[in-house]
Amino acid sequence: MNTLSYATEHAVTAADKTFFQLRRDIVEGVIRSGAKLSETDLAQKYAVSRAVIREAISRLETCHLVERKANVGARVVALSPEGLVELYQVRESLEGMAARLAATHMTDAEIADLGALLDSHFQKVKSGDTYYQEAGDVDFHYRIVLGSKNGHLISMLMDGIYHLVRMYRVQLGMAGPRVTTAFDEHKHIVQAISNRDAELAEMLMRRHILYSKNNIQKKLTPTQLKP
Amino acid sequence: MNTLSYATEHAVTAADKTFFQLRRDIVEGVIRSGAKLSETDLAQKYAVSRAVIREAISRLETCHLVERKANVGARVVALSPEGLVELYQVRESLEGMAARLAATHMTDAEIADLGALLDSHFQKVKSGDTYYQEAGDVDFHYRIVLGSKNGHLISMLMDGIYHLVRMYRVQLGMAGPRVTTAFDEHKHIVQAISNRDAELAEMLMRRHILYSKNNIQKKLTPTQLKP
DNA sequence: ATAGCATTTATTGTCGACAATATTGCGTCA
DNA sequence: TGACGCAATATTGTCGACAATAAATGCTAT
Repeated sequence: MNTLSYATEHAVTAADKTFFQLRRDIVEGVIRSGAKLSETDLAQKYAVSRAVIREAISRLETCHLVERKANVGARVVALSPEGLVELYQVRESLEGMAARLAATHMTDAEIADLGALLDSHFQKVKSGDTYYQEAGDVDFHYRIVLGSKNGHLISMLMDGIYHLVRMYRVQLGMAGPRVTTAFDEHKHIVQAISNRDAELAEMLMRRHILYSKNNIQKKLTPTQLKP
Repeated sequence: MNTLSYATEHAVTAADKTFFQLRRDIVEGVIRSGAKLSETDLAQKYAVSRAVIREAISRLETCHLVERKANVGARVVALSPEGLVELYQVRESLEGMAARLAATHMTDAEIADLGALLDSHFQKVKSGDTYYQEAGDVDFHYRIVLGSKNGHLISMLMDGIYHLVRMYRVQLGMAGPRVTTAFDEHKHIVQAISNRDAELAEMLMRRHILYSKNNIQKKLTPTQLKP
């Protein structure tokens, strides 16, 4: 499995498939940041009609991965240091709330599972498996967001924010020395949730994301962003 | 700017107009909560082709005002006590962050304007103008959200959450005795922003929204929700 | 009479063509 | 030579028709 498939991409219609394909290509940088999305071009390349391309682009707009202007067209969103900051501000806010809610809404079984996940993650980290560092982190956040049991929160993060976050990570070259400290932070968050301490869970999650932002931001020099 | 422009409904295309019209009709309850949105019916009623109806419905879906299932169709979102709670949880989270950011990002001029707005609001409240109670509240929150200078935050609230909030308010019969206390809360928030106290601004805003939720929730008995 | 299946009907998904708008390129004029 | 305006071109917006899928109806068999 080479893609981090957290969301099950169950494509039933052609527009679904095209949307998932386009989203992948944008996040992975196959379609460059800032590039124009010509409907006719894409229709040819993906061998579908313009209608399904328009549908797909429309959904990409919902994720904030592209921006569309009437009678002009759609462009892949531009990455910028300011954009990253704004993104992480929202993430801090929403995931903080998710942790707070998870502390009261997650079942004991779910919390136990989360603890087990963390243990397995710890094993992988010790063995130096860099892939699982990323995957483990994603899984962790995913579970807490789902644990909030709040549909709005879940869809905003899963369908929107996270893809943009991943786009920044991929296109700036991810992987960092923050793994072990991040793991400790995860552990403390789970502990707070396990203690049903909503207040603390939120605070720890917000700090965790703040640190994460600072870490990414450090490698973000304007020259690294290709226009 | 985006196709989903903030507040000002600048419709340039037919799909824009139809989208705004449909959104109004849904929020105001002209189209009942839970109702099915037949593409062919709407195309006839609004005198446009199915393509623009589909486009409009697609945008309504991003606002979370309708839910669509593949090969089945779209329905207006159902209102429920749980939905209201979830909605206000994300509102608390996002607007709290907005207040925090506004405290550092708003200009002195903007803060002064906000203070002036509050004064005028106070005059209207004293004279018992109930319409301005609602409008004033909306204005206040808009300004702070805009003051955050965070595009994601702004679009999430302005294009999404607020319309749903309004839908709940309208369809449950708005207006409450909370006006004067809410006004005091507004005043304290502005004071915190004026002092550039981001931490306090966030906390006060979160409490303000929490109180607001409790107030609405009190009149929300299951029988008031028409299925 | 009812459960299950086939057929019919209605609704959504997809397509290609045309209309409206923006962009580009050229020519003219100061 | 440069700037403005008009024509040519390309791209998006809109439309009606057809295809594919789901819902409704009726038929048959037990």
